[in-house]
Amino acid sequence: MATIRDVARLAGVSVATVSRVINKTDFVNPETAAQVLKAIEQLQYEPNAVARGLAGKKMGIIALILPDILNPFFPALARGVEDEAQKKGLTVILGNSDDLGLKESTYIKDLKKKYVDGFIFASNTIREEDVESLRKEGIPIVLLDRGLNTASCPVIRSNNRAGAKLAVQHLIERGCQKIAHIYGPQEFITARERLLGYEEVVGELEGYSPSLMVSGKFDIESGRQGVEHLLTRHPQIDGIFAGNDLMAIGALKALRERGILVPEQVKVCGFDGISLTEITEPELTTVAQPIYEMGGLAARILLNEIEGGGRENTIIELDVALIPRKSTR
Amino acid sequence: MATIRDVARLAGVSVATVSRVINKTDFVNPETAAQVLKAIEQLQYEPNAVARGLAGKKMGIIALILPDILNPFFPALARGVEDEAQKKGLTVILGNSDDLGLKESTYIKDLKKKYVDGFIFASNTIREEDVESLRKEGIPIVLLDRGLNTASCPVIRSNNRAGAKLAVQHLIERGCQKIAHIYGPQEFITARERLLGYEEVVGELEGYSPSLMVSGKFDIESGRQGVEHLLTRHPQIDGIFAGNDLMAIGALKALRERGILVPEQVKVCGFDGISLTEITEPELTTVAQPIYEMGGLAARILLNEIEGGGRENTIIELDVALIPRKSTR
DNA sequence: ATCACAGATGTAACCGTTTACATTGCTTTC
DNA sequence: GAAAGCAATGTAAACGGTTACATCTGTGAT
Repeated sequence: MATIRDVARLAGVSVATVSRVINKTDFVNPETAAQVLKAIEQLQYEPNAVARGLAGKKMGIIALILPDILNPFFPALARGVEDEAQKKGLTVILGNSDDLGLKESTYIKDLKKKYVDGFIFASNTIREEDVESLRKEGIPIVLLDRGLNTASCPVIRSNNRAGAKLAVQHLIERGCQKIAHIYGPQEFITARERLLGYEEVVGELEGYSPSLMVSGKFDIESGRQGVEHLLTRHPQIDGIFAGNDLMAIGALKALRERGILVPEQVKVCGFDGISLTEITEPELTTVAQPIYEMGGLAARILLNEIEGGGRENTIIELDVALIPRKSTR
Repeated sequence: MATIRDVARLAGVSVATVSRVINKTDFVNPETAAQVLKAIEQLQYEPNAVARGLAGKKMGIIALILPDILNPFFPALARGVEDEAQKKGLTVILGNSDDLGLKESTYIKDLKKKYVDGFIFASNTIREEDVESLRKEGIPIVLLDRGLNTASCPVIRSNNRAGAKLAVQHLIERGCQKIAHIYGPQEFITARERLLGYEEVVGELEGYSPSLMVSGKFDIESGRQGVEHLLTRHPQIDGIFAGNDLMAIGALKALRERGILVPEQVKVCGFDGISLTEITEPELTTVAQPIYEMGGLAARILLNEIEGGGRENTIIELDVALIPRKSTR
């Protein structure tokens, strides 16, 4: 591989001039520039990213840390991030944190050493101190679905509350009168907000009881268990709003096992809009987040910060959309 | 951040000695080493990975290039790779190639500049020349599911042929007599092998006709279309072996739409063992590949090559396992 | 006493960029 | 006609490690 010095030699200029031509960082006589360009072409020269990284403390890499790529929510997010990064010539490092603060801290420590340009965290466990320390060192970071209103960095999330209300209202419109909710872990702000949205709408219904809410863990199995608990307490429920699609799928399974027809006897609505909802039987009504777009947006905001742009610390709340399908027909 | 020179100064030794202590690359007097360690501790020193990378041409990063993380096959693979890499202190760059040779070449070009330690390609489109050029430059590479018997590098795949035979035999055991096959794109060796396995078993059956094979594209929609074609030609089929799980899911959908009962009237078997097969209705019988383990294995082999180990160019064929579920009961 | 050699460490070049500062040659200004 | 200013480019010091080679000491062999 040719180096910048080879180019300089061939073009009969100094390395500084070559660097200037490459980066357009300073004025260079057009004729000289042409010479340099010719030499670059001739030698098939490509700047070495690591040397650049060392000099500039930026490797042209962004880190995407998410709980688990196996969770069907995250591939779309990752793809959104990657496509956007790719467009701008950056690459993406992927890390699975399993929602473990320790793993996240480890990633931060390791990746700082590698001069990654910035971080995107889809995480509920990230520590405020970690965020702070990154900020202090001038390393941009974007958070997804994170609580802190005291945001010291940009946060992107969906309008979970409004989405939950959409879901419940939809169930009501479809004739449900006794609507249960399987909520997710309350340390996740998404789960809390969805629960609040549910309560807000359903609280006014007659015959409503707090025991219509059962907890789940955002996975299939707990959705199934949630339904079992619910049915023993409230055999007469006719609508279930699950805190996410996975739990809704679990709910579907449990209902089927018990011979309860969906949507005839009980209607089910999920949340997230992952692609799995299209392959269940019946297909699942859900409140869709623009997952792919969220990833793209996160990347764009991060890149903007990397390029020295905004330091806005905005909280961006994206709209969600109800997708009616067979499970609530 | 402290540098190696800070450590050297504090410990009263030269940077070379510090480097030796850190890397255990040479003998150092235990007392001196202790001094150095103390200084490291005191300064909270951590070697800069980029500087290291520049000097050693290795950034401690491996690249995983796959067609599309949105395809439910790949998250498990990615997770397998990441977990293994993580264990050895490496990080993973993720790239989506969309099975486009051009994108792959671009990744190679970009990532070479970043001194990634090695590549894992889950790809059918990678060009032989690209493989060669990497090899020539001494950059290790591992291929998944790639054809070339002229392997100039390690290749990992499942025993697709044997798996297909398992599937068809299973259908026969369950009483199927007219077994169709929806095969995947024949440029994929996996698809070819599975087709061969199918033919091998089914060719001996009486009433077998080549028109029982229809092509698909390894996605849900083409599985559905495949079934539609099949049913017009052969209304009496009672078993379908799909070339992968996604097409099997499409098949399930199409059958349901037509009111054909699975498994009562037609039994369906997929291939891959992705987690989606557990949430369909009925749950899908499939030939499972050890996807997560394949990822882990690929990473391990790659790391071994990176550390200067084998240059074995083995083709490793992993066993698959039939998982009988409701769709063939 | 001398030589060879091994143990322990230091020196400085190198990896391939970026960039602050210096230099050079002209033009402009009073 | 000297001072000032600007355009264009060069020089060399970073960035933070690794490592080939040099150096110095002490030891056993001859």
